[in-house]
Amino acid sequence: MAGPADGRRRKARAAVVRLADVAEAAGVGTSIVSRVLNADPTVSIRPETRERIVRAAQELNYRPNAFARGLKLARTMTIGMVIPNLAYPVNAEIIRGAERAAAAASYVILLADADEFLQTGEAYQRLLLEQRVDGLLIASASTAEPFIADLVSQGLPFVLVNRRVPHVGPCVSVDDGRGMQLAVEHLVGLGHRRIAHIGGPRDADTARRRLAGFRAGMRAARLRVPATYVAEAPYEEEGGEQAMARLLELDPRPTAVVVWSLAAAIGALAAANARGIRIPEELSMVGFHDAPIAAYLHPPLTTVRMPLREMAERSVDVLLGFIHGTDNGPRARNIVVATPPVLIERASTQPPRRTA
Amino acid sequence: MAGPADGRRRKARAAVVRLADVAEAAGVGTSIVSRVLNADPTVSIRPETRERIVRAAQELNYRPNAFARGLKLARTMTIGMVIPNLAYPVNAEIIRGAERAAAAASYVILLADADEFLQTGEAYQRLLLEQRVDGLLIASASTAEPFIADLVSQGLPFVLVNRRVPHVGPCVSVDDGRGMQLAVEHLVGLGHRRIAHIGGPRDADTARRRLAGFRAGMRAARLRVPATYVAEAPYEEEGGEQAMARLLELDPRPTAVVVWSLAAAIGALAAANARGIRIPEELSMVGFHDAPIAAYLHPPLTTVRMPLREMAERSVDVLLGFIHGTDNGPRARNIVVATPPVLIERASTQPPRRTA
DNA sequence: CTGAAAGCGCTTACAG
DNA sequence: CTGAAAGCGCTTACAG
Repeated sequence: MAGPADGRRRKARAAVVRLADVAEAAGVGTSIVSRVLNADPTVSIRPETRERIVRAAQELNYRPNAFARGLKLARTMTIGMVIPNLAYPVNAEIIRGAERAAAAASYVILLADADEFLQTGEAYQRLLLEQRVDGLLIASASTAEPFIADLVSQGLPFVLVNRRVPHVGPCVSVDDGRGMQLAVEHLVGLGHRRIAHIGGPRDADTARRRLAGFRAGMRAARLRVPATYVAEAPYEEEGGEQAMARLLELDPRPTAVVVWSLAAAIGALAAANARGIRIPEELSMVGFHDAPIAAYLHPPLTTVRMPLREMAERSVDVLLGFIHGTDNGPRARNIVVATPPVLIERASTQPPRRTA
Repeated sequence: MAGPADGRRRKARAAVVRLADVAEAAGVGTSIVSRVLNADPTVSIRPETRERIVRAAQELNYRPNAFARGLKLARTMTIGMVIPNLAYPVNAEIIRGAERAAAAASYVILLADADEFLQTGEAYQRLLLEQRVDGLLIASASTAEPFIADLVSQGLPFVLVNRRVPHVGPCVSVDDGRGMQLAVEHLVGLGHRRIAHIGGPRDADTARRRLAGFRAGMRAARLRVPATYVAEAPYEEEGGEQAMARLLELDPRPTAVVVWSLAAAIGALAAANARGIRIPEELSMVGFHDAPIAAYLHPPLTTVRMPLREMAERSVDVLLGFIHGTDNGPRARNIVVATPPVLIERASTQPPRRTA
């Protein structure tokens, strides 16, 4: 079928160089070409022959066909990444980091929307059943235990990114707790004592760890946290807005608030602005995670920058370890990126007013 | 090599069902299984045999191996998408739309960062030379003519998304001009006469079309546009901030401004806020493109919502037309999505003050 | 109505 | 030191 008929049907596709073309150009068989180009250590070859092969490959700009190679090696050289909401800059940064690390190992990243992946199962079929990926990076906060059990039973390597639930599978995360403590320390250093927290949904382990970090920071400063000072923001911007609205009703009102995510902080900012509460004069705010937009909010937002890119790179390394079989140890690994979080001070924090 | 040694090296990978397994289960040869499952119209088969085959495939949860299929058919069932800056919600929406449309045609999307793609050429090698994609969606604003010439000479199908430069290749875009006119009409309707424009870099065709739309809208309202009222914002947020700063120095100052992108509008907002200029009381602002964040800015931003998702879906359709050879007509197509843009009115616009 | 065979482009024992 | 051959999992003329 792949005859002239095909050539006529589409635009003439420029002839693609195959291994055989290189072999012919170098005047050798395809076997040694393959072994030389793949740096097979067991090959012993006359230097001049090797030279001829390498040159021919270079001149023809040869690259092995990924699908042929994948079929033969049962290795696709692609990693699937399950991640929600590309629109959040945080996720964009994770993707970027994963892409870099994958590229360095000559892997390619196939993106799958978390919701679609877990709900419709469409992507599941296309990525897993059609065997398009060698492994999965799962950066979805929502727990999908049955799906993961499925992966385990299939023996498909995977790593949970930005999660920490070791009994479920290997995890790579950042030190959320430390990041939150940093935020609290910053506010305490400015003189705040009535500090509130807008946290995420309880079923997200990141949210739980951040809340724990908040409490730890407050405890270290010997500050009380009234129950009403912890508000839950289930849906990012909108949740942040609603949680903030509740905090602003309180008496005494907190003089500072640390928000569990950037999106929620944007919502919280909107709630304060809408009510004419001046930030930072009347209320200081610290957001979690950094992105360019933080500098352009009103006011520019003080945030905690976490080593997200490094986390993503690390995840790829761990996954590749499983894929290549170099890491066959207990699956229950749990890596926390050691790079410390950094507080980026902008205009949303200042000492509390004397009157407070 | 793919013997027991391999099985031992990795976690035991649950046996994957192959075509041969289905054939065996149905008690037939692999040929008819393939033809039945692919709905080959030339097949004539006893209903009960077909039934057996279909059932077996279903029970075994069979899905053809994408790489084997791709190798045989010289069709990867994947589309490469070259797009810059995932972090911008606009791009995220385009990706989402493309993913949906691709999935509907059982294609998968492989993302490539535009900068990396055009500069290092790394992704170029991996996607094109390794033949991982059947075609390319190029949503990068930066002109990369030599690269595109390369695609043409290779006969690799591609579509420019959100661009309109017909001589270069097939394009799918939205009616930017109309969108801008909508913004102007809205402001004119509120009573504004001194309306300024913050535009994008001149080498981006989207920016040029939006500027033209702005001018057309002003002309239609018989309003003059002083040269100083058109400011260029080359770098999104930062550019928007700087351009706004320049506009605010002007005398007489514009009473309204329409900004060419959402990111630039965020920067422009920051510039106004930083100078204590109250929006919309002292200055009305309309942004271009909509995203959830627009509702949480200070103030919530009036924007023009463009049919981006539809544009993305359309791009996929056009590309698939080329790939499948159904569309072999002149390559110089130029599609503009007809769905009209919509003005989303929020709190950043109001009638100009009497004094102005 | 159905099956055996060739071949997509690779890699890798194996034989010389 | 190098090549011929088998086989990865599919699809598709072709033969029966």
